Amino acid sequence: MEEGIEVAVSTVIFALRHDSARDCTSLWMPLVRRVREPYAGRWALPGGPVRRDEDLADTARRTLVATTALSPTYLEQLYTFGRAERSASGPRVISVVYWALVRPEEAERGIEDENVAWHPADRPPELAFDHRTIVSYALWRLRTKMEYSRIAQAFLGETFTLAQLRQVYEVVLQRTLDPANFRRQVEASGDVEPTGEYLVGGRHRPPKLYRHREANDLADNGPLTGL
Amino acid sequence: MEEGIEVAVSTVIFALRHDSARDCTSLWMPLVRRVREPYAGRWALPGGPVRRDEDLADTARRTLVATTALSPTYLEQLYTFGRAERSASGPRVISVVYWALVRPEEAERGIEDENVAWHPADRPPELAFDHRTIVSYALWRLRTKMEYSRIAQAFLGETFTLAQLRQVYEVVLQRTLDPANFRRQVEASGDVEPTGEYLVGGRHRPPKLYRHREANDLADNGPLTGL
DNA sequence: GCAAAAGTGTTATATGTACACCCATGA
DNA sequence: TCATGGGTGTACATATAACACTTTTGC
Repeated sequence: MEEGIEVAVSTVIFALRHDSARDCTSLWMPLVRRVREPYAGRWALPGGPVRRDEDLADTARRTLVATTALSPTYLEQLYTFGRAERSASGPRVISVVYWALVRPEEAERGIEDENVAWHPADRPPELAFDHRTIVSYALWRLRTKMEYSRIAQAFLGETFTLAQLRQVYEVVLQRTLDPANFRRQVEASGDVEPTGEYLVGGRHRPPKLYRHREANDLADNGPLTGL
Repeated sequence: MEEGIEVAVSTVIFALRHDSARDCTSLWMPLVRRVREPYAGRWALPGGPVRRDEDLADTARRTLVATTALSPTYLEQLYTFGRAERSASGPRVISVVYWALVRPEEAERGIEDENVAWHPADRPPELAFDHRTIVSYALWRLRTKMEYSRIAQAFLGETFTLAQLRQVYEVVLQRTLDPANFRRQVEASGDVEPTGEYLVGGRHRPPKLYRHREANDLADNGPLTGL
């Protein structure tokens, strides 16, 4: 009865990447260049229409892999944008937006060409549709959620040092943290456990390696755990 | 291209109501009885399909008024449910779910008949579709958000006493709060200001009346404020 | 040995919690 | 005057933040 409404899924993907030009690590996200009108040539969030028999999160994962060849360590629904006058022309599109976190190794492997490229999350180029608002909301959610959950670990690999984990917080929250207090907080939280190994090859005293506690999830989504 | 997908909006509406049978105040929500298959006769969340030229939040407000005659003091998007095998039969439906808070006076005025009735939020009857999951998630979000925002005020009228505000917290969070500490916390937060008036007619010492601070919103939704 | 990061200890401050106590009103 | 909720004061526990200090490595 309500023909002319399309449902699509877009995903804001975050990764920590080293900016060799400025010699600092910061938040980046992959964008794809639109090849069709409206907004042809503009950068946009990766995504695509929902298939008839596909769960929304699966659409997010599929389009994410199809456009960027990335596989996320964390994926969560962000918000559904559906303003009536949202797209300048064409049929009305309702966008269910997800946000995802990927590890640095993944971020290196990902496709990158004329039509897929990484951009700074806090200073994106001109974007199609209302994607600029979406990106800043995703960034806000990432920063907010970082304070009370363990999602920072999704940016890291199997094992990591506390300095690496701390750097994730520092880069995302854009402020320095006291190493001593950070250590105590993390150790007291029980979110990580020492592997017994040490990271060798560094320039200084070898730090302990830690791993994620398998027991608990990266974030508490209440009755929606697993959805 | 993706025909056969319908978009609908449902809303979980919460209000504090006095249960005269048990002589206590608790959380209630209005439900509507389904007249059509699937799940004909079952209780369900109020809602309806999205119109072509209508924003999602407007659909929520419109269907909310149409079915229950209630006007909410707080309305926020909750989550979008779109599992492929979600409805037992018929076309695939993607539900954008909102949650709303209404004042007690509103809750008294609302429609109530054979097909629209209030139910306890924590012990709902058998519900249609996956509405049971949706309700428990909405309840979880309400309780979580209550801890770090001012939404409790959305349950109350223009002016209120601190005891009334405290009761909102106690009923929703299901635990008692120390009146002395509660007073200090609320006063320090700057979320409310005294009107200078006192509530007379009570059985005991007349308490001060307070009102909401107009300046700030009931909740901080970051870059999405106003959407 | 020196520089630098890893890791430990100590203290000040802020915040949360428990509870004793006085105040003002209706009955 | 008594019961009851309104409202204030205070002590204690815990969390946060700041920073001095020791340890262990590469060079």
